[in-house]
Amino acid sequence: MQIYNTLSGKKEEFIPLHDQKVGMYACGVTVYDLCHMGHARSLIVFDVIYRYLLYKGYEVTYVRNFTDVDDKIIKRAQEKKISWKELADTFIHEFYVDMDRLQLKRPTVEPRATDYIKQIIELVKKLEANGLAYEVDGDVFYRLKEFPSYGKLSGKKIDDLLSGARIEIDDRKESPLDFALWKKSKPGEPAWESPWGQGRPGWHIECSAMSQEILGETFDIHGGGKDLVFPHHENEIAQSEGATGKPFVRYWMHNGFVNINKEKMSKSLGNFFTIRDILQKYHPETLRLFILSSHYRSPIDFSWDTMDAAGTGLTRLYQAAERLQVAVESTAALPAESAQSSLPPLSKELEAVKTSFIKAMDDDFNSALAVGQLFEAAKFINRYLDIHPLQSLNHNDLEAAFLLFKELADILGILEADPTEFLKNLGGEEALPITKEEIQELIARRNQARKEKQWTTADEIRDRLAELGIILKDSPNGTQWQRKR
RNA sequence: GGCGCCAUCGCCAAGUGGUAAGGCAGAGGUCUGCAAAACCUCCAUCCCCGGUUCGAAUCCGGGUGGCGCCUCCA
Repeated sequence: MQIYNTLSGKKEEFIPLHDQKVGMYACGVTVYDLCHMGHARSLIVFDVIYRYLLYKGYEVTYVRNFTDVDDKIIKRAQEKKISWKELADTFIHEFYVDMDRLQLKRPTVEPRATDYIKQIIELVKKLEANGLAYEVDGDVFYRLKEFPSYGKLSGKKIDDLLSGARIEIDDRKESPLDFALWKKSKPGEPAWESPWGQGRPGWHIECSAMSQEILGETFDIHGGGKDLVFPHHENEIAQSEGATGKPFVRYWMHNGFVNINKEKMSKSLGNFFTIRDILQKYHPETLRLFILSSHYRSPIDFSWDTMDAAGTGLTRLYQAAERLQVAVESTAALPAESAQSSLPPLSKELEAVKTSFIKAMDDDFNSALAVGQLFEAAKFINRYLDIHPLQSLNHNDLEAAFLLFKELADILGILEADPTEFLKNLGGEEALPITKEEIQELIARRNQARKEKQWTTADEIRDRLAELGIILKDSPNGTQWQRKR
């Protein structure tokens, strides 16, 4: 398996530090607001990476943190006149609501910064002892000039950073690039007792402290959005390696941005959609498919047209899944001799698809290629079921094929719903304007009319259902219905 | 100013030396009482110029256009 490592700038063979065990840390969110599409992408991308590593048989410890104390939280809490703690708790709750709807697997550990104050203080003390930190009036800063390899992740040189610096000069710092490890608390702000007085952690230090505590001094994968490369991850390296003298992370992974009209979606630009905005209009798996249809490192331009296309594509996959599932069920009761069917097995075709799928994912998690393979599988399924009459099908083969199809989709976290149920709820969560019983009733009446060749009556009923957003599909096995897209 | 990324069919998007995956949309056909879905067929030579090579979308050089980071940000 190959992984693109930001540190080296190229794909490298993935070899975990400890045999089959993988330690993985993904930067989570700062809980002061609802998550937007940019967060969704990062979360979904790392969810799939997690799923795939598990699929490959690795024993993965996946850590994703909550930053529950920082400037933005304090500010927002003051605006809302509630405590910072209350604000953080609220948005952690909201975060889970979104994540569950997006079908994200829960990480192994989800630490909160404020639960690791002790470890953070210990880490800062260690850096101080190593001459890499200094206190000024209750604040503690990192002494960058003592960490010469600074910039190796983002490809920046300290001198260039100094000359192009756009940061405000704080003349208490020895160098403009020195960053805060520990901040003195102002009255009313969250505060913990420390050797430097009442204070709170700087932003970068929590990830160093928590990752080290949970995953050890050196671990395999650390990821996040591209915007975290500098300064966040660069600073983490300085902190962790400065404290331990050991390599911090072996594979650095960063996902590209979500853009709107080619511009980065971000809080500061205000051009963002929250996950909820999107989920109001689309099924969560449509969002997953949209995101996974591009390579994780490329920028992805958000548009409603592309979302619509993803939705149509997802429906196509579900249509194939439903057909196959129905075929599996219909063949269960067939006489035993049909199990001796000499047809070329469908499952064999899907095995070939699986091989390509795995190859794609092995190549730096190329989910876009993998998605293509899923559509390839759908085509095989449909064609097979088109060509061969039901009586000639082999139940065990179909079942194996169905499981294979689901197995691959599961790596991407899609096709998790029952196909028939999914197709009935295509439009989303809005209530149907008619009960399911009434639909069945109308279908029965229409089929009676069809039997009697009362085409006008039959078509009237179908048109009436169409107006209510219900599409009918006639087949030898009966009439299925689903929502209009 | 420094560092870096990208440019593939109407739209989205794989492909990093061997002759352009897949999805959406579109055209024709099959199936169907008519439909829906599905299947079959068709639909690009890869921003421009130059170079390397038997051979380049893929490598090198130069343009043009777009974007990102250097400040909080997934």
